[in-house]
Order: sequence, then structure tokens, then C-alpha cells
Amino acid sequence: MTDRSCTSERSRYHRAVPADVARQVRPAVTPHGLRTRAALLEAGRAVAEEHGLAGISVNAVVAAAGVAKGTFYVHFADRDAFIAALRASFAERVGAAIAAATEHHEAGARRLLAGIDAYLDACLDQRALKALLREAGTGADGADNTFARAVEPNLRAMGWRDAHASARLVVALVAEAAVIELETGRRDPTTRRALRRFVQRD
Amino acid sequence: MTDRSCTSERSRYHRAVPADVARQVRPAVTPHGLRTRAALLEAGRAVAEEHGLAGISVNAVVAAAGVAKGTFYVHFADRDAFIAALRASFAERVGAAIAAATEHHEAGARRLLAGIDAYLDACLDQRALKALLREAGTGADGADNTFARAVEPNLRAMGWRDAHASARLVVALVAEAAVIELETGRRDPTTRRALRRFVQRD
DNA sequence: TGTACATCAGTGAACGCGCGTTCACTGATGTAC
DNA sequence: TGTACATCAGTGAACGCGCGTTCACTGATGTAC
Repeated sequence: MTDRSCTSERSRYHRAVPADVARQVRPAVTPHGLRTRAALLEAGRAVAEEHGLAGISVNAVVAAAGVAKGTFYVHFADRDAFIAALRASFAERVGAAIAAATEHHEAGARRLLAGIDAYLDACLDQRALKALLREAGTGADGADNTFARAVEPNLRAMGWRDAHASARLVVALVAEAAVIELETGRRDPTTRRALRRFVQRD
Repeated sequence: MTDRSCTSERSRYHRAVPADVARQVRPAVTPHGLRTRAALLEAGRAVAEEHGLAGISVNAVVAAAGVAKGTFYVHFADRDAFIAALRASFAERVGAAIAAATEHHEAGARRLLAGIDAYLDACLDQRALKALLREAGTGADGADNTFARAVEPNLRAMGWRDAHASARLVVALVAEAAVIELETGRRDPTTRRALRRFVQRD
């Protein structure tokens, strides 16, 4: 087991660069440059899918993308920045799917359930998410905070007490359901039904 | 590399070490040896508490325990075995706390709630757990499977449908609550109340 | 009692390896005249 | 049209470093006689 799962938070290797001046990357502007950047992110997804978040080494990513190691640093300041970009890309995709599924509903149970379903479906489309879900964290950082904030008004509209605390628990519930489904790679109606019962409370 | 079984022949107390069989560790038997092993695990907890699961390097552990690097391999076959022992130690402690809190209840809501409270309290006692909780995993492996199995009969006794799927979701719910409490280091009555509402379903 | 030896635990230098990161350089593309 | 130059992206060898692991050795303790 190479347990680099949490390494995105720390740099295991000390940097010669002075800590106060972070290396800067000038964003790609040419179509070719943009394509290379996208290829690196896509490679990151593929690697994460196969080897988990801990498997996302610069070596593995550039090998999967078919570019030189140096190219990685043309597009990303360092490994952490790459991981962050990956996360952002995931959150964006899933967020868009949720937005599309919920925009026609008022805050409340229907909107919440529609959002949950969209979330689960989006996760199934992005198997690599599994690795990220595990440590998405529901704390101050991480995309789940966004989700919790989106869930809260629905609970409020549904007349729940402790909507804030409950929202975070709901997100955990949904994330777990996503993990369960990702294990088999298909929808799990039983889990979804059980999940629905938790949030509907009859 | 040279053949290991040959080189170890030179040792007066030779061990049969076939190349294809995993290195074995003979468990410590003397009080001193047992104390050293316990010190390594305790050091692992301390390191995990401060740097997360990924921070548990052999170097960090032996430094925290104040022993030589080689000593680590006297007591554990490799890093993975150490992590597994850490997990087992956690699961054992928490499991014991839950057992003590639930043994006087029949299966059902009261037993479930008592177990949940005991779990949360035990987690607060073991801040290092935070790192492990994040990746305890609720899949085939990991201690959470045990918890899910313990939860299930209670749900069944409470007349729930989909008790199996629901049990896993309940475990995720409780784990998230534990993480929330670990963030501040104290009980969070609001979260516990919200949690209780999820599992009681009024 | 002393002595020889077996057993157990601990030591730390040394190893090979993969990691993240750097940097001097090359090539491709666009623009000016 | 050709030529000179600027800009952008890509390259890959090389670096230092921390990692997990090994192994020949030392020291402490127990036991036999």
C-alpha cells in the first residue's frame, strides 16, 4: 500500500524555492497548449480511477498523457495545484449536473431528491470520483461544503430543525451512497430507496 | 539482489526465509518487547493525530517512539502490517466501548442509540481516529463493515425495510458525526440530535 | 558458584527506488517589415 | 516573398531527498550444568 492518499495537503519533499514566492504558471493560450492541459487532467482522472488518489504521481500522469515530465510543470505549479485542478474539474461537472436537474424545482423535498439523484448519476459517470469522494472532506475545505450549503435551504423548506447540521449529515449520506454505487458501477435502487427514506422522513 | 535465504544461513539462529513467502515476524514475548511494540503503536497514533494517515512513515513512527529503525521490523513485517495493527487496535477499543454500552439493551432503537453515543464518545477519546475514519472504508474490508453488521439487527427490530442498505448509510452518518465532533474536539449536541432524528424517524 | 550457550530484542549504516522539481535547451507558430 | 525576431509550449536529463527495507552485528536476559 502506498498511502499517499493525504499527501495533497502537504509537500513531502522540501522545496528549494523560497516558500513566500510560489512558482507561477502562465496559463496556456494556444489551442494546442489548452489541449495538452486538458490531456493532463484527463490522464489524472484515468490514473485516479485505476490507482486511487494516492496513485496520482507526476510520473504516472505524464506517462498516461504521453508528454514529457517537464510539460507537467508548464501547466501546473506543482502536484498540489494539479490535484486541486482535478478536484475543481470534478466539482464543476457534478455541480453542473445538479444545477441542471434542480433548476426547475423550488426549494424543498422534490428539489433535494432531484439533486441527490443527479449527484449519484454524475458520480457514476465519473468513476474516478470514487477516490476523491473518500477524502473530499466535509470540513471547511472541499467541494462538499458547497453541497451542504445547497442542501440546507431544502431542509429548511421542508421544515427541518437543525437544518445546518442535518445538511452535512445528508451530504455524508449521499456520498456514501455514491461510493456504494461506484463499487458495482451501476445504480442501486435499494440504496437509493433507503437513502430517500432518510431524507424524506415520511 | 542476492539470495536472501543464503545470506541468512550465516546467522547462527537461522530462519527459514523462502523468497516467495512473506517475511514473518515472531511476536514479542518478553515484557520489554511487548512494551516496545506498544510504544510503536502509540507513536503511530500520535503521528496520525498530527499528520494524518499519510504521515505515518516508518521514519516518523520510530522517531516518535524513540527506537531505531530496525526495531520497527522486529515487531512488524512491513509498513502495511503496522497500519493494519493500528486499525485493529482502534477498532478493538471502539468496539469494546460499544459492547459495554449496548450489552444491556435488546436489539432496537435504544440499543442503536446507545451504541451510536458510545461510538461517538470513543472517537472523541481517540483523536487520531479522525485520519482513519476518513478512509476506514465501508466496503468489503475495514472495521466499518463490523459496525454495519452490528447496526443492521437493530434496524430490523425497529421494523425498517432495506435494513442492510440502511445500516451502511447509518454507519456513514455516524462516522460523519464523529468527524464533525473531532473538528472541535467536543460533543456537538446539535449534530447528535440531528443524527438521532435520522435514525429514529419519529 | 561460575561459565557457556541459547534466545530474544534492538541497532543503525547502507541500499535501491520513486518521488517532485528544476533548467538549459529545442522546436513550433505568429508577426513585422 | 523572404528574413529576423518574439512568444509559447514542450523536452528530458539531472538533482536532492525521503521512503521502506535489509542485515550483520551488539547487548541483555534466561537457563543448564
